[in-house]
Amino acid sequence: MKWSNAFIPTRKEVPREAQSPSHRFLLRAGMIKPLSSGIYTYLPLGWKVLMKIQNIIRREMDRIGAQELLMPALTPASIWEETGRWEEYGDEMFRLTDRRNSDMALAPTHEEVITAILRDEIKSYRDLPQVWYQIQVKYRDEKRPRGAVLRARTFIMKDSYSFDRDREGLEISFLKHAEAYTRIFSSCGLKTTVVEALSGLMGGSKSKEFMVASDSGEDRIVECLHCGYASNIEVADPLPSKVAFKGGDLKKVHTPVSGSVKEIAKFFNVKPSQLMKSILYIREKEPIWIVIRGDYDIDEEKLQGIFTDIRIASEEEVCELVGAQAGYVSPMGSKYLVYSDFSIRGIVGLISGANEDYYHFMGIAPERDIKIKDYLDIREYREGDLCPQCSTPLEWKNVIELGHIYKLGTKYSKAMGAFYLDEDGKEKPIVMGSYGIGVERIMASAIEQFHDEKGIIWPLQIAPYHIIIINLNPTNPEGVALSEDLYKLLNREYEILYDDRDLRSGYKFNDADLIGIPLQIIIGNRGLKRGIIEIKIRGTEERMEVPPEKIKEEIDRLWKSMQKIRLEKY
RNA sequence: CGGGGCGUAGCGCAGCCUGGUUAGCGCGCCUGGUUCGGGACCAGGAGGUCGGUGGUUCAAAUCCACUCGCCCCGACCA
Repeated sequence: MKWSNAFIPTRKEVPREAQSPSHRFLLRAGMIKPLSSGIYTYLPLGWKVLMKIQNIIRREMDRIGAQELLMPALTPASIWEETGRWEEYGDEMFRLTDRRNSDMALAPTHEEVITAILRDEIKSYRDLPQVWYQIQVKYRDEKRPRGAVLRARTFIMKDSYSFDRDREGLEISFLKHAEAYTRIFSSCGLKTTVVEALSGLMGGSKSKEFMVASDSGEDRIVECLHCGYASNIEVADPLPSKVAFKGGDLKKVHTPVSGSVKEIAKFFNVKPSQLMKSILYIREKEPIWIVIRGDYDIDEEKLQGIFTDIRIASEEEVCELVGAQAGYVSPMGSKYLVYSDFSIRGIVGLISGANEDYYHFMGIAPERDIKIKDYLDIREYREGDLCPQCSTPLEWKNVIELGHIYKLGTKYSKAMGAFYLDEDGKEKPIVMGSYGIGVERIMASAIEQFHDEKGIIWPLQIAPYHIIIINLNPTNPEGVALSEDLYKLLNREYEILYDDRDLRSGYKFNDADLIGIPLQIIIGNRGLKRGIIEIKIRGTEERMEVPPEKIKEEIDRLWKSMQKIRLEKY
């Protein structure tokens, strides 16, 4: 493609709201154009990348025997009513009515549609297993679209669905997908981590997510570098960090400072973890104590989940019920029920309020000194927490969710009547799995992982073009002839963008760096005088000078070695 | 849904607080010329319902009310 004929509207500036690298560069490189909140057009350069990603997906899905089809995006309410998701999906579903006033929805996902096909067509165990997939635009009225294509209201999803006779079959389909996904993401040049995840609205049992590390990611995961445990923080169950203090007798100490954890720890010259935070809550009008280690905070959501009707006691209530200000109280000698977070279990030598203003106890051994009704997991997880499998400190990462695979089981087949007859003549529900990939998220993640201050550095496999030929002097006949020849020669084997525009060199260099084509061939008067052409590798910024007749050879060599480096990397 | 911010030329922004001629600047665009290896320079030019509606006023981009849209943070969701 000659750039002079191409539509690649690059920009020097973008709105200051565009924060993340992928958001900024997608706009600046002329790859996407916003139409409305969370709704984007993919311009030619962006679409080329997305097509390449889709083709990698197709190749790997086909490899596991999946069959591509295409379902409608516009769907009748009736199928959603069958599974109850017409209600469940709430405001996130785009809804409309047709001219006969029938309720319709733009599909946010396709379990219902595919199950409607399944129940009519698959009647025998002989027809199973099956895997069907599509690459299609999904519609979700997100509360808050963000990061350009990272969370959009219309987006391209590869969704596949597996149908099996039983759980064992599902297990195989699930594993096949997991393998295909790993290959897809690594083929796109991305390193992913597979984590345990929440299945939420999809239903079904365990699900796994494929995550790529990025500061712009909306999810957080924890990962154990020792045993390989990895989980979305939403379903993780890390252990509190370990502490040990010297035990001893209970001692009341005058503490003439404010009762905050920070101040008290400073006063005793100990770490916050040696304190026991004692907080009075009102549960169904009854006061109860919640205790937690001083370096942790209580996760109010977890608390709500356990006790339902619970709120923190006001300052006045604490004074009235305990007889001291909030910073100087504890369950020591108190008649109210005490619940403790696991972070307190088994430790001694703690400090907490003495239930008298400006006094604290030290040397508290909760199991000796307090009647604890129950231990609960109510702490807010934090960095430093330990692996639940091997007690190694966990790594915390921000990530982008690229793929999510679910074992649906029989939720949809039972609700919508998708049954088959088994060998024994018995009617059984088809066991389903559902598997999604966010296509644009792969593109955005690649930019997040591979860019510098100048622009994008595309992984070879999804780069919109392989090589950009930059002719710096479109007015010099010698340079033009050479550029045209090279373009024709290389275009047979490579995808070439030929920058033949009559612009200043700086402009063209910056554009080339911005759009991130892996190899740059630079033809200019300076080189021509010396009989050489320059090749620059985008990313490493490595440059080499090659005589024109050796260019093809050198490009072939470079391309092969760059492919190899990519393979070795992941 | 809560909090914050923004809407002025294709893009990025100033002007608004303290109302007052033809509403500015940079980039981009068009014409001519000089330049030509990291986003040039000179000269000329085109391009604006100041998001919308209503109000206050002799006078509104500027003040007030309502409204629409967009962005960021959080909550929510996956």
